[in-house]
Amino acid sequence: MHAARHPARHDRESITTAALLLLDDVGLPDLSMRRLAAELGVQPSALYWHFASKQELLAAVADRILARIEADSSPTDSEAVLRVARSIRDALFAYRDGAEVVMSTYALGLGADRAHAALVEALQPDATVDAHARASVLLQFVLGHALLVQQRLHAESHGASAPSPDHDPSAALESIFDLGVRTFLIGTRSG
Amino acid sequence: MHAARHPARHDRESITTAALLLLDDVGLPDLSMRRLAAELGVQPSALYWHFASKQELLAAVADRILARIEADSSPTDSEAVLRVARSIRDALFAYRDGAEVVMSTYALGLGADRAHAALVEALQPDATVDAHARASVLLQFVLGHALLVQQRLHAESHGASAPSPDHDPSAALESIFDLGVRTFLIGTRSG
DNA sequence: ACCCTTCCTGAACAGTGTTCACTGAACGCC
DNA sequence: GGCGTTCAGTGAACACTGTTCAGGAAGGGT
Repeated sequence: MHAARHPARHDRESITTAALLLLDDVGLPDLSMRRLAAELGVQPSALYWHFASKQELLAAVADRILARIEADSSPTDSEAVLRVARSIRDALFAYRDGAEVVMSTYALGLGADRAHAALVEALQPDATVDAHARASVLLQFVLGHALLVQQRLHAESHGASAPSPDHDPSAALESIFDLGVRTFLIGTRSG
Repeated sequence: MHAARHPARHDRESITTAALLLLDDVGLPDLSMRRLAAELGVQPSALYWHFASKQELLAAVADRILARIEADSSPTDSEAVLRVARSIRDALFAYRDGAEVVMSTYALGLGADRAHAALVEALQPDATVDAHARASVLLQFVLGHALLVQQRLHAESHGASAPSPDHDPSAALESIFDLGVRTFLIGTRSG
């Protein structure tokens, strides 16, 4: 079960992969350098040869999470934006606390640019002049939505939270997302 | 400068106030129970008589941050939604790391319901049937926007970050927000 | 005088990110 | 064959973190 003993020899890629797996197992709050090092059969300080800080490691993890967003293959029809937006959201949902990890390293740029660029491309037909700004708006909605939904899932599994008396009944979360993207699209086309 | 020595006697309100001030001074990462206790001239463990955990304290702080959103006084004209949305955003911006604090305690309900309710009311004229869902969408956008903007500010002040080569040039952030809300409104009215 | 509630002390526990002197293994080079 | 340099990791320490818990000191009520 435990990783190999002596012939460790890790690099940034393998460590990032292990971090991603551990993240999915235990969640962001329990993803510590010590735990990750133990999983790799290595002392915690060894990680600092490859990454200058935990933040830098998390940035690499965030980049890997966002690598899932597929460059939209289909021609840019009227549903292209919705497809891209869903693709970004699904990437964030693919790993536990994925949205939070991406959010926490967003300010440093990195993989979020890929998401932004994909949205800009899909928006070209509808928004000719300000596709850039509109992509930012959409990205902010997608990230906010994903973060809040994922957080509520985490809270509910951990007991504590009331079953959201007046909020969206959990099964309709998908439609909330679509409603947001579609409303934005209609507004863009009518603007 | 330091708080009073012996006649301490604190309650939830005064502690929350001190936490809010300290948050504004040092930011969320440096807002520790020990530091807050020192500011109050008290042992760290004393705080745990009033609050069961740091999370619970932060929830009270988040509630206080959101208390700034004013119940919309004006009659619900066509700009009511924009006013309410701005009011929420301004509340999040009023304190350092305000958006992050609110986000981290959002899943537990609390003050976010006030924001949601304010949006529902302002949306009534435009969205008669699904004002609830649409308010959720708007709230997710506002929170996502505020969190990302505030985080970038923090990152830029702390050096590190590239000056956002292709993103919104920082002065246009206000207009990005308005663009998002307005586009959503147009889409709602044309739906 | 007693009890009881309220508020706080002081010490400890387990865990965190990070640093730093030192140690090997593997490689090219003379 | 011996040498030095670079890569990768050890082990111990530092300065924190949130949280718990036994105990103590006030103050009011009866």
